[in-house]
Amino acid sequence: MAVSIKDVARHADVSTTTVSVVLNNRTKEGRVSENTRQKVLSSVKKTGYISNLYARSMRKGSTFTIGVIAPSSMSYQTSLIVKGASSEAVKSGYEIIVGISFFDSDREQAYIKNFLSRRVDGIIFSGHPSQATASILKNLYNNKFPLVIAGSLVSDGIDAISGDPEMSGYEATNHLVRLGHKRIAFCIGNRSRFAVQGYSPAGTAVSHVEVDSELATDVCRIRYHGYQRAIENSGIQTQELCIASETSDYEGGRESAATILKMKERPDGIVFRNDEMAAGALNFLLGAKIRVPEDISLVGIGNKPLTEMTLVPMTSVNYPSVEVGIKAIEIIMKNINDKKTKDGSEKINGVAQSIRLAPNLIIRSSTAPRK
Amino acid sequence: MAVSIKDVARHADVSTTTVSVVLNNRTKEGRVSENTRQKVLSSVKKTGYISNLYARSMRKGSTFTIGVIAPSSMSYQTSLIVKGASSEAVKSGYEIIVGISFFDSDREQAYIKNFLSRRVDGIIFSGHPSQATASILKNLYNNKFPLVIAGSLVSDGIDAISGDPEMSGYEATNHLVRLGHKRIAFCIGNRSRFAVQGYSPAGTAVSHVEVDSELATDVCRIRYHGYQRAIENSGIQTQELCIASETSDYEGGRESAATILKMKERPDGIVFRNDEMAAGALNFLLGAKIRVPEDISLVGIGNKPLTEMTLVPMTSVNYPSVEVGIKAIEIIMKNINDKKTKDGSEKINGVAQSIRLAPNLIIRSSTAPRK
DNA sequence: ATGAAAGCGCTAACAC
DNA sequence: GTGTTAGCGCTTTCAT
Repeated sequence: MAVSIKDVARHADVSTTTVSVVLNNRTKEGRVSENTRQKVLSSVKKTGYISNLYARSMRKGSTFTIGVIAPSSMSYQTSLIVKGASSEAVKSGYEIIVGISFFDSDREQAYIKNFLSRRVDGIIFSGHPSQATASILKNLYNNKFPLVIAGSLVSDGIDAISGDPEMSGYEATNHLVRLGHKRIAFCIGNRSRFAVQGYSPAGTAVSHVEVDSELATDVCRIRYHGYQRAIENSGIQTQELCIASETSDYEGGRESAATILKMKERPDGIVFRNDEMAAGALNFLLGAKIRVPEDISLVGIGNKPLTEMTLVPMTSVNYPSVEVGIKAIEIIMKNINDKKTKDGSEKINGVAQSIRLAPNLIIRSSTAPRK
Repeated sequence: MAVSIKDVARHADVSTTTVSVVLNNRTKEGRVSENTRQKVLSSVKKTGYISNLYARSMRKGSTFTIGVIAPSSMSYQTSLIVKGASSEAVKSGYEIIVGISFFDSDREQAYIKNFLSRRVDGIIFSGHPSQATASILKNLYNNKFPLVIAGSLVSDGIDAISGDPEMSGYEATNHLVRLGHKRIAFCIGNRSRFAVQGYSPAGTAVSHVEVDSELATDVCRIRYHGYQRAIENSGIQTQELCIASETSDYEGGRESAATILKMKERPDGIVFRNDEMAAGALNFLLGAKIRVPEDISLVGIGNKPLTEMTLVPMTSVNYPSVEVGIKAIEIIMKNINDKKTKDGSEKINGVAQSIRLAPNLIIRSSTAPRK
């Protein structure tokens, strides 16, 4: 067993009370002489005592721990959110514990239980909770448990913080508009999920994709709304150009580029649902002797590291993940403090807030003014 | 305050002991009638009771938690190690908590203390500890605290688990040898750290790099040893070809490729210290109208996602990160169990073990037989 | 200025 | 079968 406060007390020949008082710097309140203080401190050093956080927690009613549930440890975005959350939490003396759910509903719920069993002071749920998980979260939230959903748009009455996908789509598209491009396409990726009304067979372009209300919360769909708004505002283009593909990854990007090359009126600017697709399209176009950005400008969304490692470094819209993590902790902290102050007797805020952080465009070499 | 075992006991009109026994499934030992069992279980449901892990820990002397200290949440390798560790730990009913040190020595030590304060049952230190941190770790280890260093080679008397960088270099090089290449170079990256004896001015190749014993533990240097061994075994090449560059990233790869293009006798195969460099070189070569793999074959090390997203998908040596994470937990678990059994009275193993997991080559399109 | 004692939530030894 | 009690390491009245 590790050395306890008792051992220190014995070693310093004082009571455990005195040790506790010294260690919690409550010396001022007319307690503990400088002499005993030093004696205790030296004993702490000598014995190598490290306080037991959880024994303390049991008295204090707080573990100074925030639980983060994330779908995947490998996602760039998740990493940054955790990074932001961790660094922000440390400032208030809190620590983060992370559970990876691997997109599994059961694991999500297991972690919620696990975290509650660990008496975390709050939970950040990163990503999209499953239906079942969402209802559990909702319940927690209604019971005033400090909770925030980060990086998802389907927060349904729970405090949420995320990037603004509408603005991402808008910024990316508007960048091309300002560069003077006249025909701008949006590669929306995965056909089966997105091309609902304006369904398109493999490898063809659809001119207009109806918004399916059921999927209206989907991030990518909202990015597409941003594209639509930018196109409308520009007045340069009467028709939207939405390219679907089998997948939403590197291969889907290649497929989309192939589709575009077959078009009679070829776009001079393309916005992609994500960076992987943009990279795939870039490589396909280069392989087909199309110059980027001279012939076609490309914009990705996500600003992942790979945007700097493509043959032509890619312009991309940055998702403010670190800031999302920071903001998530801020919200949690506010809730924790409100709970302490108001004793949970009063509804903190009446209604759940959903904050969306603005993205910012990172201009690299895959975009240029229209010739 | 959350609902406690007392509340459940009151609700079910039994003692806390009975509740505890039911909850820990110790019903068999002739205790608790099926009737009360059901009564308790139903009360647990009704009250929404979730046990307090740490109150239990205080009695059991175990928190069922392993602390992982990692330098960066964003590294691909780190993510995979955490993933492996997490999934393996769950099998034994343990949970992972992760601290990110951001390569800062103070943070490393703060997390060690924090984890000890949280009474974790073991610590996995991922990456290279700083000098100061290493001595603290050593101290912990000597005191029989379950500890393992993952992914680093400078373990200095502490149990360690990592990939085998010598084999990585060997496998990458030998792949080119088997393909019939006759002149194989190794791009070692950062000049200032590696080209010690055979120092090379910017943009020039050095024929032979002496091993600086001080840096002999460096991962990259050891990869280079693997290269050397493969070259020696092959008998095809009398001279090693080591290319240094300013940096070890994408740009360094471009610089290395430029160096190679200036050489009189151009290599027909190149091994890179990492994937980023390989990607940079690939793009530089393609830009200079050199064909890959027809003119030159390239091999990366790391098998990062970007290897699949380059214009020519890259052959690369896979680092078994997930397995490292799994193995790390296995070692920790063994130590924990040994400690319980032998009561810490006996030195577990006498000497620290350092396990190196074999990498495996992933063949893509950047390598081909010599023409 | 210091200590004794109670209690946070839980489990285990020991009654009954 | 079930309950009483002590104690894990800590903080906090309340005495002294």
